[in-house]
Amino acid sequence: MIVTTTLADLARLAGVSNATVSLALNNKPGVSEATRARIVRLAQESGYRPNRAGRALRQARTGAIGLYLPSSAINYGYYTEATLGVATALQDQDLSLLMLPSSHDSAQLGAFPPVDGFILIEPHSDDRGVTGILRQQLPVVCGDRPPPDTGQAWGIVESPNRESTRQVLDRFMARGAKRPGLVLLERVSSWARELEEAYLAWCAEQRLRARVALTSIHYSNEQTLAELRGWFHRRHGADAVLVGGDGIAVRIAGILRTLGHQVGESVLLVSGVDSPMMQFHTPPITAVDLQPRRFGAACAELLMELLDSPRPEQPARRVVEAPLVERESG
Amino acid sequence: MIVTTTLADLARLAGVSNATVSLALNNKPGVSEATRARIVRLAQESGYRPNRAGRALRQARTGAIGLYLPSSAINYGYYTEATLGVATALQDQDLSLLMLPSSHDSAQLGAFPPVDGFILIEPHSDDRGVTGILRQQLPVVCGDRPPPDTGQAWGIVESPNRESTRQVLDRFMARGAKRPGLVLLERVSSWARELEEAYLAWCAEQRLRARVALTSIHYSNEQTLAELRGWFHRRHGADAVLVGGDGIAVRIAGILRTLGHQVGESVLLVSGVDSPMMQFHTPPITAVDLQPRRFGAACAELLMELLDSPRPEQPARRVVEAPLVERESG
DNA sequence: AAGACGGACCTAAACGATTTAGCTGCGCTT
DNA sequence: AAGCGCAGCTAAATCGTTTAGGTCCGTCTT
Repeated sequence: MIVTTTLADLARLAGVSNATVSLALNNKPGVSEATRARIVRLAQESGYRPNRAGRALRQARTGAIGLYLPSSAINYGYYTEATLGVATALQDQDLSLLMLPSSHDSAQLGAFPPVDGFILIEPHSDDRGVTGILRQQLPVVCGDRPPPDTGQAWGIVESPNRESTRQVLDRFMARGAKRPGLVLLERVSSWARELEEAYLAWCAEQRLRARVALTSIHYSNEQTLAELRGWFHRRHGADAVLVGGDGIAVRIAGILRTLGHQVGESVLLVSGVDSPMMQFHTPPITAVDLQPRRFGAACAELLMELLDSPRPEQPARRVVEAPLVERESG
Repeated sequence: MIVTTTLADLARLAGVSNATVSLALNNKPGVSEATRARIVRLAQESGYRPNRAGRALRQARTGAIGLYLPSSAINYGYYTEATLGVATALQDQDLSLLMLPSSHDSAQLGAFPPVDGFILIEPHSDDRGVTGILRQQLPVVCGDRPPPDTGQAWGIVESPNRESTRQVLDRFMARGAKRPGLVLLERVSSWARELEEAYLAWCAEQRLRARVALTSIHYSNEQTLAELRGWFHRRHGADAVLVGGDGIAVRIAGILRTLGHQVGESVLLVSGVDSPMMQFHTPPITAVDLQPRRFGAACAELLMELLDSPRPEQPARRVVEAPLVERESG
């Protein structure tokens, strides 16, 4: 049998009314400092924790935040990390994290469990769940910009994707590469689109020919290779590649190998997403560390701020740094 | 402004009392079939969804399940998948999933948010959060057996690790390997320990010399190589390797390559955990598909059954199949 | 000295669902 | 005709918290 102290218990112990206890513990005015201190001490001693259902019922809030991830887990461990970052940050305010299974099924959209706000990590433009959530009149924070044609978010947490991209490309050039290419897995996330835009802009500035390939996580190696036809020709092929996603980086490395290339020497390779894998690949792969835990925590913190205030005119913005982790591959 | 239908609204619409509506919607006796049907229809039309706080308050339940993951995300995408499996299954019963940030910090243990039960995926024997949760008097389902020395779980969902291991080893033998080895990343999960036990038993049966190496996700390639000293010697080295974790499989493949081996020919390689990575590695890596989504769903389903019944004498057990996905590497 | 004021505290009414005890009316038995 | 049982329903209590609207009492103002 689990015994829990209720607010009424505390009130009895302290010899005051429920109301006073509530005011005292929530740091609201109307209680003398002496009484407040006494109540707070009693609360700590008895291990009082407010009943979330009671509070939720009264406040017409659920005390929960919904987290929505893209259905295709392209970045592997990234989402686990981001999720734990969100969970940790929310815990500090006694909010709970509700995982929303991504559903392209519009029938389910209305069936989202009730929450006080949403966090969308990497919202994809082709995801109906994303538009469904943005349509609701609830606070939403997007980790990575929301697709342009959908509703507006209340807040946006971003990585400096354009800067990271330029940094990679400049590094390629510094290491002697003349013909850098970009390989993408999708064009439905703002992340991927920003990589591409920054890449194209950089190529234009440098008066270099741009080569962008779109492959897919579902392609076989043969299909991917067909997509990259001619890219790795010794004379005029690409001599450096920036790839989106850690899965695809390892794959491209394998393909390069079978073509007789030396990754890190005859062709430079950088992954747009870091992961433990990058570190231990042979050779280790240079990658952009998106810091998923901090990123997730930043989303949660921004949302918690927005929960207590009216919807801002313009989405609130935060940036989480994404340092380039330099390794041998490029 | 969000309008929600309450139970009282339905009662007014149907011209009956709150009690009748509640009884009708929860399929409890005491309501005529005609009335029940009428109420159910009204509920559907008005999109009624019970207020979780109200229900939780009255029933002394929270309506939430806590999910605890190991702090080291060894298996990468595995946990994201498992988490989504859990979330989907819970949603069907209108339960919500609460992510518990793993905390070795014992101070935080008492501060777990209140839930009706826990799911521990891959409980590690060195994780204090795990023991903290098992000590509580709440239903707990472990995905993968709990460590032997901690408290008992109410339910256990397993993969047939021993069988999978034997299947891999038999396959090695059928493909001509004579000196199979096992590489582990840790010995704190039952999964890893069962792989090792099954491997040792198999070697004893076959009168083969056992070689087990313990490496770490934090080791550099040099350290890992030191751990495997002599393993890949041409004449008496291992000619087949079963590795735990997808990260480590790719890494071993890289090491083998630098040693001049042909993965899938001079040395066979199988990963104990499948992932998209395995499919697209060059060469594609044979792997055990632990079916994380189904596994997570099974955990949730088992827990939901246990929630409504008293604690069983012996932990309830479920097994989720783990087919071997045969590819070129071994 | 009357009145205004404000600080500290309390009462009571919500919030929405579930549950229990009890009521009504009908049909049946004796 | 009285009694019983039962189906079908209702009223009211309950869960724990917050908050609007009080009361009381001491102090300050004019």
